[in-house]
Amino acid sequence: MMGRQLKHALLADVAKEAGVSTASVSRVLNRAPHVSRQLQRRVEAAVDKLGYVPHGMARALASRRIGAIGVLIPTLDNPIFSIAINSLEQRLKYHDCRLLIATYRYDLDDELEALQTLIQQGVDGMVLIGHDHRPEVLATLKRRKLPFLTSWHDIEDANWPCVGFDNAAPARALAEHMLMLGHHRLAVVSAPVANNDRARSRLQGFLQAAAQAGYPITQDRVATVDYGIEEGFNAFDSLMQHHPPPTAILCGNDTLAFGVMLAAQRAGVRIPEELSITGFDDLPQARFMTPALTTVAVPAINIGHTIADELMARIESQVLPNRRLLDAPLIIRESTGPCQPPTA
Amino acid sequence: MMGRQLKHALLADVAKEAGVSTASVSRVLNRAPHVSRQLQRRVEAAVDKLGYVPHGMARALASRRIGAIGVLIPTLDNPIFSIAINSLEQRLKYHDCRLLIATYRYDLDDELEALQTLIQQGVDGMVLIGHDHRPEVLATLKRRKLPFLTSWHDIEDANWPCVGFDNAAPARALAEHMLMLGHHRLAVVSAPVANNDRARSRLQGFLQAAAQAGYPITQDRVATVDYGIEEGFNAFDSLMQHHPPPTAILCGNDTLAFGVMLAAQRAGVRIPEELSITGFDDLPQARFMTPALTTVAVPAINIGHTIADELMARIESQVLPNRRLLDAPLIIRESTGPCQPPTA
DNA sequence: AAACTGGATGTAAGCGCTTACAAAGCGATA
DNA sequence: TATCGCTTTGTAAGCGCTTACATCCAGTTT
Repeated sequence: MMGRQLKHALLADVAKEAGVSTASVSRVLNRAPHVSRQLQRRVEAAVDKLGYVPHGMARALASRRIGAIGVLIPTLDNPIFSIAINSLEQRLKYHDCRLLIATYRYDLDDELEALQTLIQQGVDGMVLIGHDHRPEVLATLKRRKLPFLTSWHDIEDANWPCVGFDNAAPARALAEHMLMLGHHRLAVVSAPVANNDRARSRLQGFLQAAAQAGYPITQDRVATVDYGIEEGFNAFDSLMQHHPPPTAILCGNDTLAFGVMLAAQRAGVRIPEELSITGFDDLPQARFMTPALTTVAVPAINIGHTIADELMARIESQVLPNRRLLDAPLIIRESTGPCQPPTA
Repeated sequence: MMGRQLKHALLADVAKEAGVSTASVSRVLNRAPHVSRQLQRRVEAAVDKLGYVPHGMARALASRRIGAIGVLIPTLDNPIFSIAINSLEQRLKYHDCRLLIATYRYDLDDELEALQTLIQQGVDGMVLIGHDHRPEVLATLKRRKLPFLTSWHDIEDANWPCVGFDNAAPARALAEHMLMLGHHRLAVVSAPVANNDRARSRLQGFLQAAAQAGYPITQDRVATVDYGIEEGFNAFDSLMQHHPPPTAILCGNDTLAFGVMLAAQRAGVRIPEELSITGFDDLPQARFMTPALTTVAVPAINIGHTIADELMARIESQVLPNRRLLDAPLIIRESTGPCQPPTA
């Protein structure tokens, strides 16, 4: 009767099986240079025979890299983030690297705490969203000399390397497009801007363009609501109560825009004849709405992909430009049209 | 001139600072029993003074638990999964546990590979979706004696402990509801059923109910398409080509239903007068569509929460029932109505 | 007073790898 | 042939914790 192999094979077992030293096994496993074909073959045979799987933690402790990066995301509820994460994860796999995700629901103190936790886990690098953070975040990152990258913004700041995109410019373009179509009574549905530079940039883009054109958007025409389709839905009502009502509503993101659009449909308001609506993100369904949503295509997939590559490069101490901007083009669709004041 | 503290404080430094042994420090840190108030205070003071942060990896290696569980998800693209993950992560935080996520895009070989990777990372437990897996998955889990949980299905199988819900019954109920409203020409848009027991159960629920009522759904009235709003959008066209066209379309999930619904709107087909549509998931926007979508409320948030609690309990070797079923109630809304054959 | 508790603390042996350094092998050079 | 320079392999010292076991020291018990 054979004794079953109760414990898993260790690196030392492989070494014994192959008749070589543990260092050699380790070298083969880590594709170190100066390894003879013969050694490699013997070790690989032993690994196969014993079904050896390296112990990630021990490897991490000894080599002081864990093979995983941490990501701090406001929330996974927002599909645009899930899409980026998905893309990031796919690409990291290619770099043989894992992902540790933590969310902080836009609470910067939570973010700091989550960062500590991830660092304690030993992540090799970090990805953060936006430019608004507690100062301790930067201090911690610097102290640990941890490679990191921020995203979703375009702020040039030597302290905060970034792979992002401009939020303000497309927002401005969106508003200008409305203005050009003859809309002079603009309203905005914005996400809360505290602790959220992206929302702030977008809002300012809207406000700036309108003011510049001589049709400033007054404070009472800006609805600030939390993220969610329901929130957008409700914002529609409060915004349309004004007399005269806005002829165009600029939304801080697609989900809010969906809410506004669905509320408009529910209220029997025709889009874009009576009301133009714009979003920001270009979620997959934006182009399938009736009417299709005019929005800004946030390059979520490209961001995930690029972050993976750039962060891995930084972890390997390569020097890269401090900032990398991706394109976030305007997507003009059917939810916006010429201003047609009601025949009255 | 003071020497700057270049390296981070280690547990040994804390011990020295507090004038106690490393074991005592470790005990205080891990809230072990038999620790005097005095010792605790001295150690905590030293920890604060040195700004000591434990090294997660070393701790993991020595104690052979990492403080993180792994989750294998088909894709994060699907909001219903993001919602569950989000909820899971929130609740795990409460248990002082982290999350490692890997996706496999419904490729079961990828799933197995991702599992190996997560195990190698040393996860303390695993969460899998569904009941369809490579046999090696179970073998690996068993061999490592790794606590795990499956979800999103309701299959009673001693090998696969599960926190899930019944897919077939609500699907059957949905179809029966259609039948009851007088619909006899049913069509289905289903996700691919290979390697996906959930999609299979839902499809069979639809088929079974229809057949039982004497109005079987023929093969050509079942469109099998990948996940995505665009896929649903396109499925509408192919399904409506039939003569006579279906009066109700049952969709395997909400996203497909949204696609179908938006395509119908685009085609000028009135819902539910000319066509009833059902979904499955109850995504946040389902109730805001016009018309609001009839669907099944998948308890994603509750699942995330419950999985966190049950898996932590299993990791602590508590004995729990093998299966835990959550409610997935029918949500009848406006997208379904009595069959009104065109006046012809 | 001796023997016996049991709680509080210390000692030191790992956990399973990586890697600096040492050593060995081997052809080329002088 | 002795020396040098390379590549290939081995030895063993950690990485920073946890924890089994030993020890010490009251407070009881007989």
